[in-house]
Amino acid sequence: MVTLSEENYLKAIYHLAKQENASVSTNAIAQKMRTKASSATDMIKKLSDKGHVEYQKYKGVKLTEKGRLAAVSVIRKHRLWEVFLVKKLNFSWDEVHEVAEQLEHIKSDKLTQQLDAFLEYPKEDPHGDSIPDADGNFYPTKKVLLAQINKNQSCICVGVKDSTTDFLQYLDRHSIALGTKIKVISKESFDESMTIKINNTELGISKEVAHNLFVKIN
Amino acid sequence: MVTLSEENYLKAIYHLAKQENASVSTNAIAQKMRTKASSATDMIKKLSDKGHVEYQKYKGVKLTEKGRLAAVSVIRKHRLWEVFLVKKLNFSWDEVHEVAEQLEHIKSDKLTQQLDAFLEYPKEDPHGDSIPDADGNFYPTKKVLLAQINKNQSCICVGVKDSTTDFLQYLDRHSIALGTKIKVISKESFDESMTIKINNTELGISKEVAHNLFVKIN
DNA sequence: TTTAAATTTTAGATGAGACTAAAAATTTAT
DNA sequence: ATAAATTTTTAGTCTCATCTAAAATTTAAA
Repeated sequence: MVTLSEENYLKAIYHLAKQENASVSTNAIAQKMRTKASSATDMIKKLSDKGHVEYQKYKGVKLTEKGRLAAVSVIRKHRLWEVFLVKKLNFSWDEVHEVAEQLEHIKSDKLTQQLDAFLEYPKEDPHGDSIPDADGNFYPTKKVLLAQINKNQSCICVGVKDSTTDFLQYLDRHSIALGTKIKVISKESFDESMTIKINNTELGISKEVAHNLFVKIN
Repeated sequence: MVTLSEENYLKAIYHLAKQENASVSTNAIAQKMRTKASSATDMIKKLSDKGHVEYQKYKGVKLTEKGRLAAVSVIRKHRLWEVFLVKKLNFSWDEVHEVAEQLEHIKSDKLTQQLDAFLEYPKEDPHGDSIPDADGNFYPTKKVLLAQINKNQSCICVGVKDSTTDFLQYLDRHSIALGTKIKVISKESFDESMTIKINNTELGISKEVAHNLFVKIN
């Protein structure tokens, strides 16, 4: 049996490992969990004892297949619940996370399976992230950086990479929000800037903006 | 903030108090929580410190209004989730309890409110128990003992009072299950026995059976 | 390459929530 | 009304997940 806290650590390790594709450091885990390195070490030992991670002192951890499956199961539930909250209970995108953080820990295979069916087997969550299947397989996500969208292609804003206050205020001033439809009008190759159209208004954006906005095609 | 364990104790106290309508003993709480009296005493002190119960040593506890509202809020969520599981996710009546025990602790007013609306403001759960409103008010339930049903009236089996193995096997042998439609054909006043009809089969049942089966009218 | 800085681990403590064993209070029965 | 039985509380321990402070190890810098 895996405890609530263990599930949260596994999820954190999974997300950190994906970015760096290597072993995850104690400090990185502690930071993500908003706890202290000593606490992370304690938990790492527990996870190691239970066979969820491979651990070598001072060398960080790597998820085992067992640990990966446990983490992915939590992520699957989190994303399914997000779809439920948005599609069925009229939550907006920025309201779902906190509640889904609670719901993701409910233990019932039947519940997850039936929820999936009820939602008609969604492939991605409201943020454009792929929902893994019951066996832990991911389908490729359609979520990309705005910078990767081609000229004349349209897309929908599904999130930001780094959510600094300054950037969020910039988006606000230019009426860019989750769900906003964006069409790429032109791209400058020399500085990677773009001209985009939002609600029939054209807007020039810098490379920095284009690399900090997640969008999904279609 | 009220912890998960505190919520479970408050719920237990609420249910015990309803039956006895008096102060609830430490032992009764311990039994219901499947724990030891000493553990119950510990928790009673915490609940008392937080103003959820009035407590006098050796005299048991009584819920305060604050405690009652906390308990009823959990019960409301439990029953709404049971409706969701049965109506939307095709759970059967005997499968819902365990999952609802987990879901009832999710903290989000918006979630509860939206779930209620999504389910079209149900008045009772699949076991025929009344669902309290957001302010903690109960509407009278339609759930009664089979013994109280009049001749020629029909009802639906929604639960058992004491679920001893012997009794459950008796029900099984006579094809009485949750959801079974029962019509009262005749009642004997001298021994309170009854003749009932189930699936076009008549069956004579004793006073004991009639007083151990919960049904709901209509 | 040796020292300074940063990271990681250990040691010892704390607060929940549970337990056992024993003491204290209340009930019941004689 | 008092002894016996039951209930309830206290005292001390345990595990889980966290903390602080200090020691150990690794990494970076001079």
